[in-house]
Amino acid sequence: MIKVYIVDDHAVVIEGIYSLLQNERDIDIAGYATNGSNCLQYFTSHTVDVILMDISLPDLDGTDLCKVIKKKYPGIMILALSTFNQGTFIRKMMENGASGYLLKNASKQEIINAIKTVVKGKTYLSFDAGQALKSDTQQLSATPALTKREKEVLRHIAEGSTNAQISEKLFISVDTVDSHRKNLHTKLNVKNTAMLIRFALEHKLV
Amino acid sequence: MIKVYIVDDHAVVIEGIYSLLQNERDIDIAGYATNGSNCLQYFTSHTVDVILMDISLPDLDGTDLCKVIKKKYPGIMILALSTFNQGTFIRKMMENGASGYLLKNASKQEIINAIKTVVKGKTYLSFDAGQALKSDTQQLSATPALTKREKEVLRHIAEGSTNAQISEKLFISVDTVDSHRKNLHTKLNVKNTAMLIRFALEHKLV
DNA sequence: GTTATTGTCACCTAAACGGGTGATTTTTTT
DNA sequence: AAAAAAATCACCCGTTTAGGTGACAATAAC
Repeated sequence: MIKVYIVDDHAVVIEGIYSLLQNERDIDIAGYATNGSNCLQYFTSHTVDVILMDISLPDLDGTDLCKVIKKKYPGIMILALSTFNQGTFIRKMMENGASGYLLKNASKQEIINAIKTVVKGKTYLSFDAGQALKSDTQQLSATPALTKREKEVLRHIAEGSTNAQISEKLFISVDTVDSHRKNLHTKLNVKNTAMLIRFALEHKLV
Repeated sequence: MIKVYIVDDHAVVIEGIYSLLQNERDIDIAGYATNGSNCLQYFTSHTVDVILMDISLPDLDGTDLCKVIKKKYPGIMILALSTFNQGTFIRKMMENGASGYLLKNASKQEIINAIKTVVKGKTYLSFDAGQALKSDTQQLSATPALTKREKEVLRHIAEGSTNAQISEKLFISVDTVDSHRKNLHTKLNVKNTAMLIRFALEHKLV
């Protein structure tokens, strides 16, 4: 008997999963939460085998919740659940310890398969999610990897800070900020701030 | 007896609505489709009172489907259904003839209320959706109307052109381009190109 | 037909950015 | 431990943008 817990803020999704899984003899839905804190609350006194977790929650990010849960209760397997077929989120969930990823348009059989797969300690990625991951990786490889500092500077630029302001915030020289900025230009193949910000926003770098 | 039809590509959502509404004595779920063409196919030989329609469908946009259905079958009331609490989508659905808008985190009672409201020909907007509409309107009115020329200049800036390049393309003086640019800054309350482009992209002005 | 808006242009000054080169230290990888 | 990558700083020079003020013609709104 696999105990499953659901974290999702959409009533219909919870109902849907209940309905889909209620006739499954070897799966038992232990409960659900519609936000992160209720979920954490629940696990102070209970445990389950698998959590189906939405990435977008009202109080905190699913990726963060995932990290917390896996740190406290490494034995619980987490299956991310989302309508967003976005490589970035998938990767982040996986980095934070999720065992797999299901899209909400998954069929009943796919959901059951996924649960049974991750409970064994294996990884389950739905086909679409796998695709998203792949295409996203290609996208990223087309986007030369930016360093931590470069991304940080980029974020500040996007906020409208000037090099001088950024240098104050990061406790580094204006010339250094300027260096990072110029490296961003070179790496992303842009010529000015307008193109830089546009690229950053369109590629969700900020 | 209100006949309801569901269009959503997420199995769990369909299941969830079924589950939530199956005990309602005056509501009958006539069927469902997981994409737009199946939906259109269905209505060539059937009819219902209300359609619960997702805005994001695999084959065509929910807003478009809404428009088509309302044109062919004006008597069918459409309730938009979405996870996105976005004013833009709501407005578009309403413009295309939807009778209301429900977020997927709506409670059972709210869904029932909504169905019973729109079947009477009234409009139902969930609280959150109403908020989104309102805040979005405020946002739009907070965005001072840009003139034709200003938008044109803005588009060129977003493409990475400098004032000089824009002046050549528009056959006007650099100073004029600069004027427009400064007016954009004033109107949109930004201080530099980074903020300008970010604002423009986030408000879909380009 | 008068008023308001839009589009046009000019000039001034200062601040910010863009492009290049080169160098040192710290951190990470191998 | 050696090599590679990342982060730091500096200086030069020209271009571009930002901010301000003022002015005039063409259009649109009243």
